[in-house]
Amino acid sequence: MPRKAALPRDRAGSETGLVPEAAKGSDSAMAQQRPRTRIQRRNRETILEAALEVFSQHGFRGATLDMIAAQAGLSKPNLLYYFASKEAIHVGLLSQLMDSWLDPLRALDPDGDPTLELLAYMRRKLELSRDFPRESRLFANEIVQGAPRMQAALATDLKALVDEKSAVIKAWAKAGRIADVDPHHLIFSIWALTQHYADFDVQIRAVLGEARDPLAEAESFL
Amino acid sequence: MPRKAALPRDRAGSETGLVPEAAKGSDSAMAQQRPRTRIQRRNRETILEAALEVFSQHGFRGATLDMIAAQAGLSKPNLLYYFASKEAIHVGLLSQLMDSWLDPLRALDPDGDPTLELLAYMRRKLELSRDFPRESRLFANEIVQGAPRMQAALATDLKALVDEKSAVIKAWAKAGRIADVDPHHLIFSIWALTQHYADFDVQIRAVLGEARDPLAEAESFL
DNA sequence: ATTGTTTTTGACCAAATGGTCAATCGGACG
DNA sequence: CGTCCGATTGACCATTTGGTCAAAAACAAT
Repeated sequence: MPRKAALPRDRAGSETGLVPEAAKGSDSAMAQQRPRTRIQRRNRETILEAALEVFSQHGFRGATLDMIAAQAGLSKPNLLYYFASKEAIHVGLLSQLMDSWLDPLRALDPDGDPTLELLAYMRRKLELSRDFPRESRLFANEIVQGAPRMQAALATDLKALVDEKSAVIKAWAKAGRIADVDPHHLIFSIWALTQHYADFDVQIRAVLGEARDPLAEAESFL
Repeated sequence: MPRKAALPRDRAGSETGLVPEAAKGSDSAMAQQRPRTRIQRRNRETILEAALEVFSQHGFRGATLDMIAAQAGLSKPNLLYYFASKEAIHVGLLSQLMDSWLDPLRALDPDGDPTLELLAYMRRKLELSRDFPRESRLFANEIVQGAPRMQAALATDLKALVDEKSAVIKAWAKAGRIADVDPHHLIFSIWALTQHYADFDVQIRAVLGEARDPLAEAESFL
């Protein structure tokens, strides 16, 4: 299967702060802190890519190590040589992706033109849904089930970023440069709208029928 | 736990057409076609209610028969006396709920005032999210994972209804009574917006913080 | 080649899980 | 009271699944 370009990941070494209480370098029996070898980097990458495919399709519980191993072209014990457990793979994925997932919002420029900035944000978000539906579904799966492995990150990193940008939007509104809507709910609306096209893809396609291309149509509205 | 009133379910006997090839009355070893006894109705009800709780929280694969049995206060073999399999319970739930889930859209009145009708539809849909978040998450779980047990119903029942109501909206637009937007995408937007508050509840609460009530705020916008 | 380290894997294991079944229970009715 | 049939369950079973381990390959460095 042809695969779209991957998200820019793992900006410099350490994973994002998704996992609360350290134990960072403690993946499996792997060398504690020594810098990862070429092979290690390649295989961890392969595993995470395979895991993304499988987890996003079946959810955490629905995915099995055997599926991931098959998808990765590695043996099951070999997976567990690189990651301490199934959960470690999942958390690894989530951590790695979190950052890129927030980039579009991060890029919202307080000094830009309000309307254009918001439109650009929507466009970027919709692009993510188009180019990285698996990532979107991975998060959707996790959150619909109560985010058992992400709650901490949501209440800290995500909340902080959203609060920050909400302040920006509120300032725009106060200055009369955009309509006076609740900034948080505005952001939620954008999330809902854009992610819906990735997360509920089957439903949308079922309703629209084979011939139409949902994402393309959605983009034409921006 | 206090539980909100249940959705009006199972309007007259036979399940909705969710399962394609018949075998309708063939649940477990239960009497083939004989009308259900009082006990049977009560226990099937209990089981479906318990299953809703468990499936909506853990997804199909994440839920176990033991969990459902515990939640229902019945023994595992007893569950399987009323339903042929775990999957049968799940399909039963989906079938039973499908109808009520589409009611808000069904109620869109071609002869009403366009703007008011659409607003009322949004309000009804948001009410469902508020009062029946478990049902919403049950569907979300199923659809995010590709709707393996629902595809047929989506492409027939759901598509038919949406197409019908889309025609109504298109007619309104053509008559210049509302803005000329794509009816299908308008409906998708309403779904996305309203369901987001139920399906991504944890995320929204995490961002908003403890003090705020997401659904109440959302409703205030309508 | 020799030695030491990193990778890889076949063979297992224990727990979880969907499902079966023979046996028992319970209540309605003659 | 006894019978019959629907309802209930303890004991089991086969499979799946996350995870372990000791041994074998690969690979590097000398």
